[in-house]
Amino acid sequence: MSGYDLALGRTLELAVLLHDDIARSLAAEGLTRSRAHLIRELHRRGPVRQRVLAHALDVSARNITGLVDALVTTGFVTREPHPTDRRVILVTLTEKGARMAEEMDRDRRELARALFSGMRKDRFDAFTEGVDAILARLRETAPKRDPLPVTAGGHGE
Amino acid sequence: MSGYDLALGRTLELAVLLHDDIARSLAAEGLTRSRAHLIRELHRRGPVRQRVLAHALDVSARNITGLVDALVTTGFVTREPHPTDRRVILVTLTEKGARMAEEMDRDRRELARALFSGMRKDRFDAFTEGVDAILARLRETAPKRDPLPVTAGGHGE
DNA sequence: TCCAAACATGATGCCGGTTCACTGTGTTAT
DNA sequence: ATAACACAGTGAACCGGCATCATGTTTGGA
Repeated sequence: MSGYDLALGRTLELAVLLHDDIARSLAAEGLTRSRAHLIRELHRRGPVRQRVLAHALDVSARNITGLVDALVTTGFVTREPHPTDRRVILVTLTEKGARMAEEMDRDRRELARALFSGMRKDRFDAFTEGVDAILARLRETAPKRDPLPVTAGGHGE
Repeated sequence: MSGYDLALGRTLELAVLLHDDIARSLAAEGLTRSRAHLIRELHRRGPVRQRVLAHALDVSARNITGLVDALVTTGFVTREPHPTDRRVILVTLTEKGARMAEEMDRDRRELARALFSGMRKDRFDAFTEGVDAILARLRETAPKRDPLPVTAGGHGE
């Protein structure tokens, strides 16, 4: 019984620590979780319209405007006109934005090494299995998000 | 190499999911992470002065005033005068606050069961070992907090 | 011509956090 | 005793982030 509680306690602690650690290192670059998420999404999908981002981040369109505003003023992103549809603005990663996206990837890989390297293989495997199992259970409770009926978007994806 | 990355990805996902899940269920009760933390601290320590809370939550004294304000208006907490030192106010859990603290404990235990029950013991053990190992590594990077030179506090602890 | 999509803007609200100045209260040393 | 210092907490003013709704503008298309 109490073993579970203890394990959950540690797991939550881990969750909070990781979460805060990420938030901290993002803040050091002038980013936040939302903004970083936006950058990552952009990096994977290429230039897209804001509506797509709104859906991907699961927030209101208004909020995307705000996030993009912030990223524009900090130079991570630009708003480019859509080649044919003049209503549409394609949010596009700048050089700096792309570099940042890659740096975030690198940081992640570094962190991965820092956390896991030197761990015995059997323990590592068991750990990842455990994580997966818990993720699965957690997702059963978590809310679902219906897919965007992809209109005629920016290219990418 | 890439195995680490994948594992970290899952772990981060777990961290975020857990974090957000907690935030959500707290919000449902009119709480936030900070306020819940304050309640937990109060539940463990008994009535204490705000300064102690400021230290425990690692925020400014002023901020504690704000958190306590909020918890007072929502009825989780009261401010009681210190019996002898009239400068001091002892923040005290109300009945409702105490119930909430215990409910949070219960919820935790429930969550623990939901996540871990049914997991094979060897995997469970390996998982917790993995969590501990990662926590240890993570803490090496994390900032430290010097202990409060316990003055003449509220009772408890 | 007129509707609807895509986005912008303004007004609000909440959260969490800060600094600075100030009051009221103990403590201590002269 | 009293003057000087230390401590607890508050009020005011602020910053920044995330999120909302309502409303406005431009533009593509039926």
